[in-house]
Amino acid sequence: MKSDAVFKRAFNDALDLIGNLPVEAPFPSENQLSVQLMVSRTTVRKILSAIRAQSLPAAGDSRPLIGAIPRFAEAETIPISEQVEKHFMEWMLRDNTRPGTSINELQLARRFGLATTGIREFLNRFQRFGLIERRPNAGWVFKGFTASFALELFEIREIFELRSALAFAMLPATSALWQKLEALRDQHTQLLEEIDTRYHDFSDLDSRFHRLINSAAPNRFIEDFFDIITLIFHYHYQWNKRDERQRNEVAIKEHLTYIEALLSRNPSIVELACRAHLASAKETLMRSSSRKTSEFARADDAKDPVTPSAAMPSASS
Amino acid sequence: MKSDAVFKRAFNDALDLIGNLPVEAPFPSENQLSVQLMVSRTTVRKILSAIRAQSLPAAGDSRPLIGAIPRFAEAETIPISEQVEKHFMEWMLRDNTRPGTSINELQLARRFGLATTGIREFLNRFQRFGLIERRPNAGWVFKGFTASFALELFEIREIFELRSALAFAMLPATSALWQKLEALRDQHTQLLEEIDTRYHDFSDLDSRFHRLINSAAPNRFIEDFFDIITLIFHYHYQWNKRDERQRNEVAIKEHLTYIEALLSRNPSIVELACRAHLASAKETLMRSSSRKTSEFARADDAKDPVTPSAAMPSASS
DNA sequence: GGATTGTTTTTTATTGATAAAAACTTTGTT
DNA sequence: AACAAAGTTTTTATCAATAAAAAACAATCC
Repeated sequence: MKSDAVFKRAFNDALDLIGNLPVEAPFPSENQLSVQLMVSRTTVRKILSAIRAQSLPAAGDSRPLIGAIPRFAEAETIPISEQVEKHFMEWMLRDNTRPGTSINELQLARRFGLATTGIREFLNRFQRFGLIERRPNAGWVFKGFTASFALELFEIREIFELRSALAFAMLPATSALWQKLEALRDQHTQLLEEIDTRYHDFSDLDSRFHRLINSAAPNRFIEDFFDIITLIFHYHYQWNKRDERQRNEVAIKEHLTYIEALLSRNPSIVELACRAHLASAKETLMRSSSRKTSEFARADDAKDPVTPSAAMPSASS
Repeated sequence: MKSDAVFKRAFNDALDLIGNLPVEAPFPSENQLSVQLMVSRTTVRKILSAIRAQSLPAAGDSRPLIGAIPRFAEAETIPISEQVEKHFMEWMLRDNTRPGTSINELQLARRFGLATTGIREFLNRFQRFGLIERRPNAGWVFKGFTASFALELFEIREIFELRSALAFAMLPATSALWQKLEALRDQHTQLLEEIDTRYHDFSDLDSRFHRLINSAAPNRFIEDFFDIITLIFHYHYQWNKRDERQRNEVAIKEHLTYIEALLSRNPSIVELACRAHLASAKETLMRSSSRKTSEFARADDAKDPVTPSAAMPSASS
């Protein structure tokens, strides 16, 4: 049976939406709601009737009184397939899963409280991140977030980013991307000013920035690769909060230099700034994860656990 | 219920194995068979008892008479999950599926004669090849093997191959890879001599060659990317047999030049040979597929179907 | 006549059940 | 003891069933 997370999420959103409606605005039509809530009209109707059932009855069939209708808990609004990701990560983090550990579908299913099919689906999608490997008829093996994983990741990242940055610098002055770049620069300076309170917002800005650069010469394989980076960083830093503010502040400044370099359109300057930023990002990742290294044992083929238990999943995108 | 393709494949293999046993050799133990047939001992026992049941009864409990025990049909020995790949490809080829077509799990399941779960699993794995896209709660879309797909693919391929070829050229003279390279060169010359009869053998040689080069500086992301190339070429050329012999002959000669360049260890010569080979491979692919282009309509975002119906799946590795 | 609401059909997400295959444990044999 | 065979338990692959969500169709309404 399908979970009704879609309904619950949209229900909560609908309450917000209706609550914030200007007093004079007409009540939105089902179609409009369907667009705004990003669900089918079928679901909109379900929401509407749920709302009507809970608001004061027979209030003249006009706009229902939303008042104090309770929302669904956050957790209930996340579809199972996405929860698996989180669970899986926790399994690795908390249980300190080591490279070489074999993954048991049934066990995970029981632990996560869902059917094996869900696990299977997740693992199949997650496979592409290069952290697990399939053994037909014999489950999966966790390969681990080892130092070599990180090194290999960064090697490719550097190749791709350099290629895209240079392509960006060559963009004609008329390209719309220049404006977007300037907008992003402004967001960076702004974030820098409020860094003390908003430093968490960096990770989103970071991935938007790198995606913008990639869009100068779009290539689906590069974009796919960036999903891996995004995932790794997301979970890695979620696990390791040390020096977050400081770390992000440095990165923002590097981005600003990098952006200026792009705006200068001078290839060698761009290359310099880009290389500098990536080197620093790599250093940060390797350093922050290797501190814990000594605690962990090593698996056969993994001679270099870096963030042994660390980092992981997400195959949702 | 699991299919028993593993058993059937191993059963057939076992008959061959036992049939070819030297007369004096002792009958292999269950454990030995398990290793040789690459299945668990559980399956070996099942095979053994199946064989005993069919061979002349009570022949003194020693070596059973294999004689004329019938084998299982080839088709039965392929696990369902692998069949899906083939089916899916045929669906695209035969039905001339166009970019933008939406993929319906239920429909495919019915057509392929299996449960939707199998389709789902396949699609999830196949996703990474960049030819389909998921729409949560609303199925999948076939993005098509368009010209831009091919161009993007080759852009990355060139970047990766160049990087690996240069790394290879820098390998110390003591590296074992030089010998392997020489061995591969010999296989190339040999194949060239027998090209008229053995030209199909090229595709295997090709992928072994490129994998060898990559192994100079191993990187899992590059290896993963090569799976995509292998897949595309496999199916693309399986579908398009035009000029196969001629095409392969040219490629072999290019490989030989490329190999000599590597052996020379001169980076600029390597780069030249590598670029030349890739350019020619790209040209071949684009040319052979674009011939049919005119037949096909174009989908929204795909302004350039190349081998519209062509090319595809395989998420088995 | 184009948007709105009401109704029916199709498709996706998720579960639980089960045979095949693998992994583990015990027993037997030299 | 050391390996082979027999027996048991666990795990994977696969199916069929079903509620939720989407899509398609039909009836209304300014």
